[in-house]
Amino acid sequence: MLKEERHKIILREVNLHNKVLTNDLSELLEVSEDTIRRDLNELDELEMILKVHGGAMSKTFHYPFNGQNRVYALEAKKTIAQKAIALFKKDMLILVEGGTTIMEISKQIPADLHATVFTVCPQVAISLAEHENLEVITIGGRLSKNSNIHTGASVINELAAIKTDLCIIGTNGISVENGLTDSDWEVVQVIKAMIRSAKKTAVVCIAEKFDSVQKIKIADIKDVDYVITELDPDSPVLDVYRREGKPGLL
Amino acid sequence: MLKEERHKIILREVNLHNKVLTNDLSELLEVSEDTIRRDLNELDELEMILKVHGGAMSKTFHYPFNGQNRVYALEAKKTIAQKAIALFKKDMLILVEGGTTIMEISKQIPADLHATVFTVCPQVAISLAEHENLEVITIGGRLSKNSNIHTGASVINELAAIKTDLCIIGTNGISVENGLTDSDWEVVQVIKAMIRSAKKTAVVCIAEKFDSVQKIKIADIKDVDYVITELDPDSPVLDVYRREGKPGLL
DNA sequence: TAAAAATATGCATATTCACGCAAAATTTAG
DNA sequence: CTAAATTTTGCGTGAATATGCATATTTTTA
Repeated sequence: MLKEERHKIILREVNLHNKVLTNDLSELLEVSEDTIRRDLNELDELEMILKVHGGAMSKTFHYPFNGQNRVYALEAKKTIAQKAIALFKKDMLILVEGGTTIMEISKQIPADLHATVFTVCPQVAISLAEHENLEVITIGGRLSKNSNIHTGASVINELAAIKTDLCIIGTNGISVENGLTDSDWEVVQVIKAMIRSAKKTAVVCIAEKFDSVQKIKIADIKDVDYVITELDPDSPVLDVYRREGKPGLL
Repeated sequence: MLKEERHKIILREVNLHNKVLTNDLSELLEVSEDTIRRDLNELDELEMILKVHGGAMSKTFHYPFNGQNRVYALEAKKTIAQKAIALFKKDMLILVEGGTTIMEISKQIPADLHATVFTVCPQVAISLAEHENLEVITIGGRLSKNSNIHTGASVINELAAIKTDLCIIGTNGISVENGLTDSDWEVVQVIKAMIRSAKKTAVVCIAEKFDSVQKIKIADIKDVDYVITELDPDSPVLDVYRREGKPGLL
């Protein structure tokens, strides 16, 4: 059998079953596993498959969302992500919401961090799934089309049943007087439940949002443990929050 | 024998068998392997064939899918999607799994269809969320990195609590003798629970998968109500399934 | 953290290939 | 028709490629 014939068959198997084992291919094609491995390496270099330990996977199903959508204030969000990730410790139970800042966090989590991450957002779940060492658990429910997070009573119920070490949330409005606010009632219910189910809560938020107020209240500033922005923690802009005393400013 | 004659015969052989070995051609045409190699080199430079180590292959046959992010057998899957969507009625409760065929279905659902769709796959959830008139509900759980669907006991529990009108599943292996099969135990458990929680079940599957068998059994052919392929329902290929009596062939 | 599985690497072996050259076949010119 | 010119072919040699095995290393799993 020609090498290219094997390649063709391997490609067919990969695309048919989304994943193939070196062992199975070796039996199917009646060549040694070494040969299969060499084949997989070649196809991987041609970017036709995704080689993984033990075999190979189809590229198509693994990276469905490559569309590079521009993210507003991406640099600021990257800075915030780094600070948030500094809070992550090995084997922690972490609960995260949705939104572009949380997406940035989930991308930047170090590959070697071993932890369990719960999320209410399908996009975040997919992004987290790229990390081999993370156990990813989706809190399912009705998918809100505006916010792209799962909402509804089932989410509240599920959240009530777990206790995580750290919860990372975003917010639409933040101010010293009115605390964290949002405009979507369903989303607010979910975030409140998230805060209840975590020992510590961090809110991530670009400084631009300071002093904006939305219609529905999520929590007071003193109810959260960390406020994470792209600013230097000593920045005078944060003085008013510092006076609130409670939250760690990062 | 003239060189041009050989070339014609070689081209015929290549197109007939999709591949030729230098050795075989040498015997067939009663010339030395060197001569055959020279012939193959010439035909390769004319881009009539693709020369490879040991012989040559047909150009068209070689790599059917060059675009890296293209879905394998996309046209077939589009056809399948159309047939599956024909089963959808207004205000139905529909339960769908994951995979590229299901993704294709979720893209092609008509914008004006008003229905509720449950899914165990975050990618599918996001795709479904594009449709204004669909209520999208994610069945959350531990996200399996291989299959990109939620698995584990919580998924089984949640599925046990719902009763949908129609369930659409994919399968890795399908054959008359062994029914539907897959290689991932967790995935199989989820699919079995999906079938239990639906009044009717449809399995979508490109014909190429026929007669492939994986290690773990999902269900018998008679346990599903519809088998949807890209083939004409009257195709003789489907005769063996027709004899099973039960499933509607679409 | 230790055992097991998968992988990478070097090496031996067997084909397959390219190149030069001379013989054979074919074409061309007279 | 014949001889020279040209092309094609076959063979020997060494290089390149493909494959399997042994062993060391890495990764996974329990």
